[in-house]
Amino acid sequence: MTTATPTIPDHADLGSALQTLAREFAERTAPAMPDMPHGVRGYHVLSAVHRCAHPTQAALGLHLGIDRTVLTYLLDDLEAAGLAARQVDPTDRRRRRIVATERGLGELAVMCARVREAEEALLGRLDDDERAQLRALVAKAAGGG
Amino acid sequence: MTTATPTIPDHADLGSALQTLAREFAERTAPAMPDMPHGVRGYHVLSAVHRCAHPTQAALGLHLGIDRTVLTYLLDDLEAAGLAARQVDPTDRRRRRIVATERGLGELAVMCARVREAEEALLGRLDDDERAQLRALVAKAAGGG
DNA sequence: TATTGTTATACTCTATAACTATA
DNA sequence: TATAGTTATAGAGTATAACAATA
Repeated sequence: MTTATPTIPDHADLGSALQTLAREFAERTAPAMPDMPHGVRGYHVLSAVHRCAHPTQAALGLHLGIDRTVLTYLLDDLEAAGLAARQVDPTDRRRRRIVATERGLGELAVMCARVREAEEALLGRLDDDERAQLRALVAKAAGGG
Repeated sequence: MTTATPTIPDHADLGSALQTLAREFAERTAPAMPDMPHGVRGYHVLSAVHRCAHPTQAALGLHLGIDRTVLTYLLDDLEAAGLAARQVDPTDRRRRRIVATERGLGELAVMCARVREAEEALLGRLDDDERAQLRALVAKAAGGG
């Protein structure tokens, strides 16, 4: 077997396909949130804040893969836009608990619907069953399930 | 319904989960290719070159979502490393067809195996059937199926 | 005149390090 | 001394515009 042709699979590796998909999703959902600070990224932060219930900045950064220094100015802008707020944790005054404002929740609800629409359009190659399967599998693999 | 509470789904949107997964995959597979120029990105380019069979730079950039100006220096470095080569298209001398060198194919085969290992480790939450389903669905959704 | 690819420049995003405040 | 967050600075990555070669 010393001169055997190296075997390279015909299909793309999963990582490459995931990156392509993620990029297409980000590009396609961006127009749905023209007023969101930092666009899709800001939306993901706000969405995670709502889901995680009063996360600290450290927890938020870890969950989203965002450096704490990046999260600082990201939250600065979400706060300036009146969509989120920092609250000092009474049990440890070093920590800031992040919450979505009422206005932030309203915006989030509007954008969730638009994002969902854009996502469905992007999944045009898949039928309904396949879409549900993909959502479930990705969520499970990412630890969200 | 004017005062109804906005409905925000409990689960993360698909775009966010895809981005998280793609980032984890890139981070985890990067150590498998310490000598590849531009790391995972270079690997994806080389892999696409092999799969697409003599793509032009324009086609390659479109497929991978990489700007043509970025692709130029990316290919410069792959060429300098002896992994890929540019060939002027005889039918249109403006075009450069990209090919993987023999050495590039060898490296690709080695890395494919390592990447696959790393990917399987990352899919720890999924059983074998689910992993196969995820691969098929992502490839189909991304247009690779 | 339009297109492929290159080069030069500027911009955005992200990470590294030093700092403040709490523990 | 260690940790949460901020600020300042530098670095990587990316896009915009001008250019050369070819169609």
